[in-house]
Amino acid sequence: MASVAPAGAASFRPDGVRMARRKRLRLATFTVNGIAARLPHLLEWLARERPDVVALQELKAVDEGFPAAELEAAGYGAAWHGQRSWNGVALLGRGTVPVESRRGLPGDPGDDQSRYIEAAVHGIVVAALYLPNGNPRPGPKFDYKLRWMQRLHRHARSLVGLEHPVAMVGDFNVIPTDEDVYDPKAWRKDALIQPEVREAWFRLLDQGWTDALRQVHPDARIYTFWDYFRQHAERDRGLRIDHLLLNPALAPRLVDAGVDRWVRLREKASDHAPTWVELEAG
DNA sequence: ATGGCTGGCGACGCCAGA
Repeated sequence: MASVAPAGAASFRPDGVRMARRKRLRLATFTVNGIAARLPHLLEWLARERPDVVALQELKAVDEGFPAAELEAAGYGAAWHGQRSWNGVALLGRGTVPVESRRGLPGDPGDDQSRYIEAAVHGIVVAALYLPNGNPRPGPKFDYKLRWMQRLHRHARSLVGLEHPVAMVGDFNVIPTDEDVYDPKAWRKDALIQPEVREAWFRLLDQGWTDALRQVHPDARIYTFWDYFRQHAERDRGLRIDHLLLNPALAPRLVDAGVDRWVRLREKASDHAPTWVELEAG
């Protein structure tokens, strides 16, 4: 498997053959909270779960700091958009190099934060996005979050109706409902739960996007983030804020979805866990 | 009501995260 891969695109061929024979395709999003600090976890998770497409958020690294060689040795091609200290997004393809179609969310030429990248991977147009946190509220950061959601709404409208399969995935920093947080009262003042943020979320869904985790698990308590305080990960006191949205051309292929919580329970873990969907082959 | 923890930066404490 991964250990056979030397440098160069041709090295991807063995994994590509395996891909072609697999009936299903796994698409995952993982908000890593520092790609340099999290590389051992990322490589362990890739080897164990073998996702075919991966969106990464919160790289916290400049472009030159992205571990492209290590990921290629693990069997993954990549497209990435880094930034010093904060933000940063990437897309990985197992046995293939993502074909980048866009970096940066349109609608504000003055926005220099690396929060959006889009590429074709394994026959799907995938957007990896890192929506602004928005705290503290009120203030300029919350205003920036709302404007960013407006821009996302406009751009998503150009993607949702395509006949081609499209997925928008990543850290949305939105708690959609009170079923998506261990204690709504504890978060009532937070930017992630505000009514206008939730309204923007559901306006986005109303374009025709499927919230894959909720589609598969309508009533379950599902979390993708647990903060570092008070042993919240061990006690499963979390939030559902990492999401996978599928357009109507892709949603009928959805067969399963879940969260790899074991990654969050590792020592020195990110505060987010990988979240995934399983799709029938196109 | 508050602060608890973590990574990056760059030089020990501060910013930002959610």
